[in-house]
Amino acid sequence: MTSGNSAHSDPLGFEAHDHAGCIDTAIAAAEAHCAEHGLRFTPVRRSALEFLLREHRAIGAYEMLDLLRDAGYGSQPPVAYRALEFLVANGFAHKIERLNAFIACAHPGATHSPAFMICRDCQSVAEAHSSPARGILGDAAKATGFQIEGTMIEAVGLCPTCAQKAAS
Amino acid sequence: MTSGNSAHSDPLGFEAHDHAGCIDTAIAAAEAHCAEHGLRFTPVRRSALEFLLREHRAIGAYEMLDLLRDAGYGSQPPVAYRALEFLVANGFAHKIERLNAFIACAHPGATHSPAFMICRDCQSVAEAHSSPARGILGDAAKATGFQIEGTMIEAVGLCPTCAQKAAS
DNA sequence: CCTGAAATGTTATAAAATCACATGAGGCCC
DNA sequence: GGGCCTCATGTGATTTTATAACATTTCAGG
Ligand SMILES: [Zn+2]
Ligand SMILES: [Zn+2]
Ligand SMILES: [Zn+2]
Ligand SMILES: [Zn+2]
Repeated sequence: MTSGNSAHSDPLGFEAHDHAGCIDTAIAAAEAHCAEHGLRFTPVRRSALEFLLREHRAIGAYEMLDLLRDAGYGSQPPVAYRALEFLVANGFAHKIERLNAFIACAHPGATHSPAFMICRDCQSVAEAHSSPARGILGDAAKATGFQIEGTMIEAVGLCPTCAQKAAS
Repeated sequence: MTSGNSAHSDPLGFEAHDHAGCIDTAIAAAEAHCAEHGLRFTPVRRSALEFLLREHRAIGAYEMLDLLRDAGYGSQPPVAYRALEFLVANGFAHKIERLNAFIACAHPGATHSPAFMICRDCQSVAEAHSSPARGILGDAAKATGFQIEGTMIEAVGLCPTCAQKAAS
């Protein structure tokens, strides 16, 4: 899309991590959350979350649709959009507005308003924690009387790997 | 789009302001900036900015296209997208990712990375100032080695007017 | 004037998201 | 278990948003 896409291997926090374990952990967390809140963690929804976790990068709705179709589910856009909507609504995944894409939550369990760092070169995305009503937005909201219900904070730039590549 | 759209009259900062004067001021500022930097502030671009300033709210690309076509310019999408691209690139306008729409900059002149508060009820948008590398993002970037090139910070919620309406 | 770079206009197409409606699977009461 | 209601799924069609590709025009600089 941009230029040199060479998708390196650790998009989560731009650093190595226990990728094998984090899938099981996240799925288990989602399962528990759904059981506790009377939500239906159906096969499509589970599969969608598994794909997000396995890929470990931002996935477009239509790319997800391909994956779901290949897995034997429906083949029309709403299939993907509905599964993703469920995952986002329950905090299992996030939408990256800048990319029109979705990514599994890197900090499952905790209620949080995430902040993302998006590499414009390799498209990797890192998720940082954020406080909903802090920083510039909290101040501005307080000053004007705006009631914040949700925030989206995204930074575009170069991840450590790509920055190093660019410098050389 | 959502539900009760009653677009109140002061979307800028959720408060009254000298709307008549701010158009001329902003246009003049843009004109000066372009003259100084050797940019061509062409009729379409000027018209597009005037529309954004006059409407004083987030405008979709296709809505802008309608306005431009009615004003005698081209009638195809690239006409609007190119004008808006120019305005955004030079800081005269911003794109609200959450709305897929554009809005005139409320703080022309100053180089800044804006933060927006978007009312989910009346769609009004307020622009607050922000420092590129401060707050949660700056910390996270420093910790991971991410080089921030641009940020987008948007909050969705209720503006003071709509919050009051909802409370009653 | 000549010329090259930037801007405009148009056709066509791609990408992203939603609408509308039929069918199917579960939970619940009896 | 059978009836019933709700939510989830599947599909076709459409809308909305955005870009590609290319011909033509405009304009500053020489
Ligand atoms: Zn998260
Ligand atoms: Zn990178
Ligand atoms: Zn601004
Ligand atoms: Zn409002």
